[in-house]
Amino acid sequence: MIDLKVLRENPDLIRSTLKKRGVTLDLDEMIEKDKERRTRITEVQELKQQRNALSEEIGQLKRQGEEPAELMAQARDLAHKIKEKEDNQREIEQKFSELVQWIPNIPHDSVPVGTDAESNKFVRGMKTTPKTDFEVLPHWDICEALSMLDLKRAPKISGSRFILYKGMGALLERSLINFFLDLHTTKHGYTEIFPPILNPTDCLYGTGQLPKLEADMYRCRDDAFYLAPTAEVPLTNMHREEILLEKTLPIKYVAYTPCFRREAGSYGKEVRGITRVHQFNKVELVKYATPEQGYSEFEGMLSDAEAVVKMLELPYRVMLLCTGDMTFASAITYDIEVYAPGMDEWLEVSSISCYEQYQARRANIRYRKPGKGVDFVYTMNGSGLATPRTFIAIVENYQTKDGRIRIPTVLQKYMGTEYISK
RNA sequence: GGAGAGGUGGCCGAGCGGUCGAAGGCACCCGCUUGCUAAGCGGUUUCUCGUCGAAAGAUGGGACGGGAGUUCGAAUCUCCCCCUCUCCGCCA
Repeated sequence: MIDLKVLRENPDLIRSTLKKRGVTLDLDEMIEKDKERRTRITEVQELKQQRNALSEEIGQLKRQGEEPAELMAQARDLAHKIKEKEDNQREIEQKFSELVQWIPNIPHDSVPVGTDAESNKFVRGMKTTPKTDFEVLPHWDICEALSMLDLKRAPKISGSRFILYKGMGALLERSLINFFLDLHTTKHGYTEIFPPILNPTDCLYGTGQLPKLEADMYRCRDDAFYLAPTAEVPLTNMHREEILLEKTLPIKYVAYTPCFRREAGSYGKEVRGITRVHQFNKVELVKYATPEQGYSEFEGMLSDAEAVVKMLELPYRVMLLCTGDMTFASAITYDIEVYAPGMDEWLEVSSISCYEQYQARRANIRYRKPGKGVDFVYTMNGSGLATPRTFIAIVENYQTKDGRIRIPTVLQKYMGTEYISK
């Protein structure tokens, strides 16, 4: 949720935001609705003020033993009028808030303007793709050969775009999750959370998946739950409707969860292998911070995620996403991409976003500044990391000429071996 | 799933139709005092939405789990829902 003051006082800022993001919304309608809404509020308030004065008077007379029938009749009339006006006002309020939910966050000044990934900006890391001295197999081939994935049987259970890990593949997956969690809890100071991942509508509005991404999520038929598309949802909603103490900030959480995405509209893209799937594992980082702490904590989160690819010794680069490639609620997003030589592609393994106060406004997450009132917190999150593509990168980068896979040093203690072979 | 108890400010906790935005405590902030790692005393401080104002602030509405209702008037009464606790049942 944007700050409504901006809508009133500086609508051009929002207009330029919409333009930068390539979003079309009827802003004038919203501004109009907002005005109407405030007029109605004032009307209702005036009536209530009258009623309160009358009630007060009646109360006093009654205490003196009188029975002010006429005043009471007057008050009754007022009460009817109030009810009518109030119903109407609530309706307008409702419509307005539905409209306003569609306004995306205002991008940070450093975010490049553009319509798609072409305009993303290289920040650091590897500039060119590394060369290998032999033909590297794409992950689907090497993993079949080493019985790490069962690409034939996954569809039998759940359909296309589901992963069935097997044997050393399953162990590698589990090892990655454990390595990520251990690193962030012991080295980076995050508190581990293992949250529920069936989340109600309110939570998805809170983090900004709804209303926009409705079609991209799985929904339960008999209960009002969505399957969380990311642990960001439970982790960020943990403190919804709370006023936190300033001294408790920043709060840093890490959680492993499976993530569920319908990937509606992506048919035909990236069909081969396990780059784009309906269910995947991810270790997610979430922070709550004060606005002052905000951007340094955000940079810290980026380096926490970056530490993972560094330790895995994968070729990677950090990209700053342009306005058109960023999600709706984000003010700024970095992607970490790793290179997969078998596919000859850069794969996004982490997306680190700062929402400033956008999510906090929606989920009503505030903090108290001692002696200086309350304000919304900054929220941010980042993958640290998502497994399928990390898995791909390992399998493709660590292939040996003789068809084995060497295990990255940091994973060896989790895997109990140095190589995966037939 | 059944029975009972309960959900009040940042936290704990009183209140059970009008004088209650809510005693008291903790915490916070501001003073003062004392001066063996810190304590004592006094004071302040709920949140939210309108309106006016550059702001400080002024003024009004609302909020006691959520929603509906009764009433001139609801934290207090009624109904529905949610959640927590205790007991029983069922069950991975």
